[in-house]
Amino acid sequence: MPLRRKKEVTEAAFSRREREIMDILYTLGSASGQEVQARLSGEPSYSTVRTLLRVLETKGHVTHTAEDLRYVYRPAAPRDSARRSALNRLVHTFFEGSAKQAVAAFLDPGAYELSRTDLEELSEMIRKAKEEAR
Amino acid sequence: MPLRRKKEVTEAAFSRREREIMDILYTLGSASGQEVQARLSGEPSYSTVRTLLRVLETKGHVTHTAEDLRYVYRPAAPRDSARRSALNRLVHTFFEGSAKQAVAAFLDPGAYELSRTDLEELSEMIRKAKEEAR
DNA sequence: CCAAGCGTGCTAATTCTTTAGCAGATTGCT
DNA sequence: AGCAATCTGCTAAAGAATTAGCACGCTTGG
Repeated sequence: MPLRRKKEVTEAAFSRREREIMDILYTLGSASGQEVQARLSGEPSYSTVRTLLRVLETKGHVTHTAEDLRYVYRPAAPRDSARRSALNRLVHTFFEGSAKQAVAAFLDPGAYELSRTDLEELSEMIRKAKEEAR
Repeated sequence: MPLRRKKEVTEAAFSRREREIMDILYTLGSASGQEVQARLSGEPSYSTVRTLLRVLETKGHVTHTAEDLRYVYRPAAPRDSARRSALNRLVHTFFEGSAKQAVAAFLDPGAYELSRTDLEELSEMIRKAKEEAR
């Protein structure tokens, strides 16, 4: 019988609002209900926002700690790993799985504001990467 | 009166399934209903898939052409621009808006398989970018 | 000390998503 | 010609997401 996977342990299939909230939390690192509310599109009531946060917490995607008399929420998965999987998805969807092409998109003049200094630093990183790859 | 924007022209707020389909279309470039069905998670019926595609088309996110007696679907927005906004979102959410940091994540040894040749090419691109930035 | 302000959980209604059945049209065989 | 396969649009029901009301508790300033 073939491996059947119904639900991954890290089930990363957020609904619209859920994704919106997770993005906010990853952007800010942590946030109170109010902060989340302020950044959500539309103008959901505070009650709505807290329901969403509670649901996300129940599903294990978010944790909270009590600070200054209120809850402060954080993503349960560390930034690094969320980042990693976001990059993977992007590379797969838009760059035929090629990290090189993805990097090239960043370097494309006019696309992003990479200063001279930034470029120097990146050169340096590449030099190091070459050594690693030796 | 302040500018009110309810719906962007390119309203990018896909539902779960919608996003899944858009990703498939961007990955493949174009696809028939069957191809989409084959790649969707779960095992939605063909009927289901076609409903989704039709809805996406109605909303203007997808177009179709008739080829070989069946419809072939494509994203309405060109790859480039979808790519661009995906990159922007990523950079904003996970890299504090810094393209440099994003590129650095790709160069991080062990993260992606960048061959020696890839790295050479990237060096070259950076060199060119530096000239542009002169 | 007590009312206002703010935060919490619970609950339920509405709305959007997702699902698939069904009927008609077209093609390609036999 | 007639049948099977495969496409399409239409339709509707089941399920999930989103929304917000409400009640209760803790702090705090008058």
